[in-house]
Amino acid sequence: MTTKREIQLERSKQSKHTKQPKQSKQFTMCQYAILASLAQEPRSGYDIAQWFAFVTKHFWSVGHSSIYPALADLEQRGLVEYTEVPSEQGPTRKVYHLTPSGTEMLMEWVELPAADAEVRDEQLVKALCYGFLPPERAIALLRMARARHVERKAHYEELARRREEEERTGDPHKAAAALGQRLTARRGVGVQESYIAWCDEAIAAIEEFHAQHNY
Amino acid sequence: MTTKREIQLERSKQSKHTKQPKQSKQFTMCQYAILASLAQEPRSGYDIAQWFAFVTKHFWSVGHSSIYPALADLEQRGLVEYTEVPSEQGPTRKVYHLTPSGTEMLMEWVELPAADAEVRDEQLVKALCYGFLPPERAIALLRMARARHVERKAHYEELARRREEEERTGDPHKAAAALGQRLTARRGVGVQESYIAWCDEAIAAIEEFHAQHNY
DNA sequence: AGGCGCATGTAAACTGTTACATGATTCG
DNA sequence: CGAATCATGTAACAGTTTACATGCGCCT
Repeated sequence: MTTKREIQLERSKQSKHTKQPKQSKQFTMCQYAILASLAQEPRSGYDIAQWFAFVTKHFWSVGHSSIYPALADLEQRGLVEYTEVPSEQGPTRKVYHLTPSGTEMLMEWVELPAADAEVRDEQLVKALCYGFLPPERAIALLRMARARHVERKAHYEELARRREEEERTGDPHKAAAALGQRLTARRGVGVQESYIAWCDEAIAAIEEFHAQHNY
Repeated sequence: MTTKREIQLERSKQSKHTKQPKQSKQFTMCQYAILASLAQEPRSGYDIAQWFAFVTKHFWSVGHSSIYPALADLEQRGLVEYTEVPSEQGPTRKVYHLTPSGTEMLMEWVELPAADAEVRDEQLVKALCYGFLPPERAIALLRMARARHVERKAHYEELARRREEEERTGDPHKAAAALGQRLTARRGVGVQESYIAWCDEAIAAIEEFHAQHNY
């Protein structure tokens, strides 16, 4: 009876009408990430998985079981193609590369403003409760976290150094790809540095808090 | 025929045998986050959703449709209880608070070392391709991103300031809760600061790159 | 002989989002 | 009168992870 309800009913009818022309689904973020990976250089599904795990883990990572179906879909839509290359170990590799329309689609997407980053950081959920923990326990946990981030910082610094070298090769495509990768590696360094600084700040804050509350 | 296969078959048999005693599922991260939220102060499902959206968005966030079933499950297991409080607007609020066993379970979990943070940052996937974009386009995109992070930095600074004040109240529980929240707000500030610094670095790197490649 | 890294894929299970569903009160 | 906020919940859907499945070659 209410107008609100009528609007909702109207909407549902419309959506049913417009359902049919919508056959081909949109691309997933995962697929754009794969295109971006292939824009750097041709790679197999296995290579992409390794690259996600070792190079882009601080901002993007999916397992191989998401990559293989995504590649198959991109291939069907003509955005990537592959050449079979025999491997010394294991089955023949399918080395994928971007097609012109794949490059076009990727660059169109790259020019769009990015959505907000999504973060799930268990450490900070726990940090919410560090005020309730005996200070030495909380500090011990923060020191462990700090050590992990120091290690990772070194990893991204190493990556950034390598890409910077690659930028000075003659090939303009390789240089442009290396620039992009260097930027993300530098972000990795920054993320780890700011986390290390936070651990130090948190340790100091907890010490100060307990010094003041039971002097 | 292979021994490997036999091991796998063995394993699958074992898992079938041990399946039955496993009746009650483990808690999800989401549920621990809700417990951590309630450790700060009693809240309704709606409150928790608001709090996730405005206070913990930089490290944890789920929609209300995940929160209500999670709360119902926690209640059934005796980790939280609620009291119905009439609201001026809308249905009666169910204000949840931790039970002693809920507090215990939370603190046990908090003392465990945290898993790695999971991040999905579209911006950095796009940054991988910024070497292929005309420099002024890439720089324009980075400037937009920078502006967003400047805004957010101010938001977390404001939150940190408020919690710091709360730490100086007489109530020791409130003060301890405020400490935890201040730590996470400070992390928010650090995250935004390092992102702003990265945007500046990236803009400079792109300018330099193009100056050198077509001088 | 067995474990590990390479290499590809599929299926079930889990987790979370979007949309659906309802309804009171306040404000313009 | 409609939009927005408060307030609770469910159902369908999407995306990912874990486990399943297979098999070669190298190393110990």
